[in-house]
Amino acid sequence: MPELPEVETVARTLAPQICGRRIVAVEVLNRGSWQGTAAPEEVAALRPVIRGTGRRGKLLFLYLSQKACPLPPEGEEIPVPDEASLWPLFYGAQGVEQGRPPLEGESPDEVTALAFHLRMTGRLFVYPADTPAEKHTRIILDLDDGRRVFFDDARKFGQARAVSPAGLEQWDFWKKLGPEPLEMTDEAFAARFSSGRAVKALLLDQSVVAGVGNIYADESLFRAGIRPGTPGRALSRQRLAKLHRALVEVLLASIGECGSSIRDYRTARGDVGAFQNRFFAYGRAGKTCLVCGRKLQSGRVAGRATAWCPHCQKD
DNA sequence: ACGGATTCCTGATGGC
DNA sequence: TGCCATCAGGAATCCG
Repeated sequence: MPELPEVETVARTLAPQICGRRIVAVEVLNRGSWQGTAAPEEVAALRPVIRGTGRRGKLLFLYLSQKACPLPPEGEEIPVPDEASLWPLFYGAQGVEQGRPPLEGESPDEVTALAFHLRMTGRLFVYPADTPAEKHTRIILDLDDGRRVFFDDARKFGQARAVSPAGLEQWDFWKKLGPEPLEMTDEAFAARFSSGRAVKALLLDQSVVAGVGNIYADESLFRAGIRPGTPGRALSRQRLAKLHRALVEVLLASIGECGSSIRDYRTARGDVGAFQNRFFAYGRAGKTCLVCGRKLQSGRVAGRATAWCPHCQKD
């Protein structure tokens, strides 16, 4: 299921394929997959240029413009810098261009981006001209060179919407979205965990911190030595700082391996990620702890399947 | 107001 | 082999 590292990878692998191209048609094959107030026909009528791609939390953005912009060099990969302070990145035709492009436009109603939430099974691929829709294709963006961007989503939970400054103000999810884990200080992170809710429930809450899902919640808690059910406010500043550092470490390591492919997730080039081979906790309930050799415990925390080591992780 | 439970959806999986 | 029940999961919504 695409979380922060997977969405970042999709943004990075999508950009060289579509930057500089105009969207000339938007086909919505499943009504529920398109949200928001701006209609798909409205976007198509603008014939917008895709300036670049990026991410905020688990939201994937295609940044749009009315002005032409250059095409990327043929067949070149976008290098990814190591500095955590640069995230989230903006991937444009020339590679990594800036920290984060503005979503503001000339007017409040100007459509300045398409936002995709992939949820569990959403995928974005670029196909040659005339490729017909597949069984799970929900939205197709036709580009000016004939190629087609497919939004495939088996479970129909994913969604796309056209974003304008005025539209953003009416989008609850966007307004409540918490800060990026890669942009916060340890202190700012710790300050958001003063609730009595389970620390895992807080990690999964997008208004507390943006981009974490079940995989990176379990993995960061394991690496920080914290049991998932522990109330946030029972944890010391030091342990929360350790959790923040573990989270950043695991997110960056996963981005470095193009994310985790459990079942459906693929990059925008159709490749699987490799970080699923580095899991210590997620999906390993009942198996042997890779650190101490004891059996990993399983349970449900915050309504999610959860695995942890009763020896390596403490309340 | 807060937080836990339920709901949406469909493919994969396991038991009989 | 085939069928049915169960599970997975993010976030909106329902409910106590």
